[in-house]
Amino acid sequence: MHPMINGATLSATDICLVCGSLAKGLHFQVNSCRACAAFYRRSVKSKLVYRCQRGTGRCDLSIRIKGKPMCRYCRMKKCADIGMRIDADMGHESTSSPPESETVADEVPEEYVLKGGVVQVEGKRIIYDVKPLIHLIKEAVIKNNVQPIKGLSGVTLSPLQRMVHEVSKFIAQRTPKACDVQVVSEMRAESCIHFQEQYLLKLAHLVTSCEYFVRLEDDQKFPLFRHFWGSFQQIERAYQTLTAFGYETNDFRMIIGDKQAIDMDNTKFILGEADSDEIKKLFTPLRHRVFGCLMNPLRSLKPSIFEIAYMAINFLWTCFELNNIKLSTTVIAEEVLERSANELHNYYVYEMKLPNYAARHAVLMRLISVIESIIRSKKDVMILMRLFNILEDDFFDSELVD
Amino acid sequence: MHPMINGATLSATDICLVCGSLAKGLHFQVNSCRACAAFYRRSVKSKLVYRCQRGTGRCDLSIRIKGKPMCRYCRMKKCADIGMRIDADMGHESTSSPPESETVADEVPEEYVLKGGVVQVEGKRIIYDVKPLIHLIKEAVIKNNVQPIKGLSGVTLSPLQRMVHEVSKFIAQRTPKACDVQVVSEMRAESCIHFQEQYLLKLAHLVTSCEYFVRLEDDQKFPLFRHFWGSFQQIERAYQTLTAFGYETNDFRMIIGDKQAIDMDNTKFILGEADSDEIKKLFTPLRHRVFGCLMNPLRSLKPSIFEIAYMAINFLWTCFELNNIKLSTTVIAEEVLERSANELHNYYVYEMKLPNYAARHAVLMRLISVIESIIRSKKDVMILMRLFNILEDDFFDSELVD
DNA sequence: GTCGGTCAGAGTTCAGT
DNA sequence: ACTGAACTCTGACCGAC
Ligand SMILES: [Zn+2]
Ligand SMILES: [Zn+2]
Ligand SMILES: [Zn+2]
Ligand SMILES: [Zn+2]
Repeated sequence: MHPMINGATLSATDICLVCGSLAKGLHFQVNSCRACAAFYRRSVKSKLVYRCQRGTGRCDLSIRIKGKPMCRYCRMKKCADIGMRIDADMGHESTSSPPESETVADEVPEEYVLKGGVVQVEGKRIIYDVKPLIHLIKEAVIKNNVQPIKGLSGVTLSPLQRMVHEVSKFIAQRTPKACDVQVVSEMRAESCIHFQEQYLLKLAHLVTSCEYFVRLEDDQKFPLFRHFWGSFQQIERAYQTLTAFGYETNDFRMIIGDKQAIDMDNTKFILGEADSDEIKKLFTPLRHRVFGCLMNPLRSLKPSIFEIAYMAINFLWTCFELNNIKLSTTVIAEEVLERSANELHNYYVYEMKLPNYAARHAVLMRLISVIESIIRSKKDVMILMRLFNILEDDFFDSELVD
Repeated sequence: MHPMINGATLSATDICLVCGSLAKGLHFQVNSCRACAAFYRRSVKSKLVYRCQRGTGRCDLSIRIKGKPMCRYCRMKKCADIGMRIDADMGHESTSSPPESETVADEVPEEYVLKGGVVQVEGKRIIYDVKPLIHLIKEAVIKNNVQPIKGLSGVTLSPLQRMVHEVSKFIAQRTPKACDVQVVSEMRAESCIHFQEQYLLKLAHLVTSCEYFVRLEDDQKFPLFRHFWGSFQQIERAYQTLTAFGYETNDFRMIIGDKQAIDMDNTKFILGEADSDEIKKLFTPLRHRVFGCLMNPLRSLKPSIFEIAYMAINFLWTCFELNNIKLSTTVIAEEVLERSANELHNYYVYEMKLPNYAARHAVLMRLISVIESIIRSKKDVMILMRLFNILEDDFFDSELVD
């Protein structure tokens, strides 16, 4: 089981399988640097147990910040994973699983069936009738999909706890395995739209699993959802992309479905006569904002699922600037936001052991603001496109966008 | 030259090259005691800048009066001089010359004199040449108006401390006494524009009183200021209005100058032929957002000057989405924002005794986002006005807006 | 060549002022 | 809010085998 990198020149014996730095021979039967070996030895000897500060259990150990040591939990886990054994006769296999909340996979409909939803590429325009989808969403959004948590019947989750649970499920369900993801060279409009349909319907399922959302008056639900989905998708896609391709990469790849990724530099969009390059050009400034103001900050923030869920709560409930929102709704929204912020406080202080979380919280709130601004711009670009008759994408030019 | 302490000969490796006390090996590649090493580490990590109390920069660090700490400037300078380097690649520090304790008490000019700035109302349009103003601002913005704080020489204020100081001054200077304020029934374009000219120039003075802003490259200053002024004015006016009219009221009054207020429902704008009502109508949705999403939340928040200053810091330094901003600027911006958030933490925890401040902080950040969105809309409405030829206000249609 | 022991020198914490 | 003593943690080095 000797991994080979590039076969010849860079011998596998040269890099530390834990941290990626220069290794010097075998340590505890594994290629590793002396530092990692020493770390492993100390940890085992003193029976030290670590906890991942980020709570994800998948820190990237190859990123080293000057003064800071690498995440101990993840380093130890890596040591164990690659087969370091301090004592050959120790029979114990597969010692520790990360102290994460295991993602329970309750039943969520696997694929929604859409009656309409035929995509036609006609001339420069994509003709797609969104009405059936909108109808479906409007119906889906007023359902009640609240499910009790196993082993916790009788207990009502707080809005944020519930969101953490649902977002974990949502993300786990569609987390691509890094090796599975293929960077495609062509992307057809049909695939995009089909992906999007399913995405929106599953998002509707997500929000209707949240008690506070379900309790709203029915006519308030669709406007909230309309405001919610774009922002949520932006952060969720970004999170998945960084998870799949690692936090250290710095390119323009973006995961689209659960198995496909596009590379903004190389993927060609197949959209009938509409010029793929022309479209790309219109989106260039936006793309740079996405990478400069969203992906890069995310890369250094490395948000946990908890924080993603907190952002989701904010996207869903920051409805004060929307039209046709009733006072009763804003009162509930204020309550949800305040409770969630208080829980975030507890999360930071007690779980992340980060009593001075103001800076991190500020970055989070700033990201929320950036994402909402990106969504606005996305809409603007779409309008521009229609104006120039390059492309008509009814998705962004329908009741689905506020 | 062997230093003698208590008559015993000490090897050169035993004394701290900074303070002369007993050293304990190398620290940051220099013989020093742990205390000096810790001091150096803290200072570098927090990027603290000191000032010599005596102004000589030649304090004798070996003379210790118990209880009194040694001169921080000279201690830091010694650390640097003897070659302490926390990180090999940490190069330029430049602050090696003692900042002469100048007591530049150049007062804030009471009123700026503008050569141009003639307002003509010509038909429906307001003809106003902004160029002289822009020129003046561009000059003002690259000046250095940093003033030492009385009685606190030797310490450099943090960006937020400085901002608190400057914002307090700014607000106090133009706080209207509640009884003095008159709700005017007419508002002439000339008065508005004159008020605005003075306001912008004083704001330029404010930002150039902040060390971190002054340290920027000159070509970065105007773009930052351009992004800053609108948002700052929005929050400052709102704050003044609430202070003057009280937090209980719930009307549409808004303080304009330092003695005048307009009542959106009753004040008539005198703008030549341009229909006052027509203009008001265009602004109606915006006005409702200002009152619903800004004034009302502010009313319940009752922000302190410290929090207003924190918002100001955010407006000034959240420049990541701007064009033509250099990487070096964003690096500084990130540092300022992070430091300020950390200080806000301390303020909440130690001064306001509010350890669980997440909710309040979230409201603050959300207000920041609302204000930036209001400013964008303001610009949009102005563009709309020009489109319909109702009013041409070069203020919002010039280099002054990004 | 791999192991454990050792320790200088980093970072971190916290009581004292 | 700073200071500095006491603490933990890291990784380079060295001798043992
Ligand atoms: Zn390693
Ligand atoms: Zn980790
Ligand atoms: Zn010393
Ligand atoms: Zn001195």
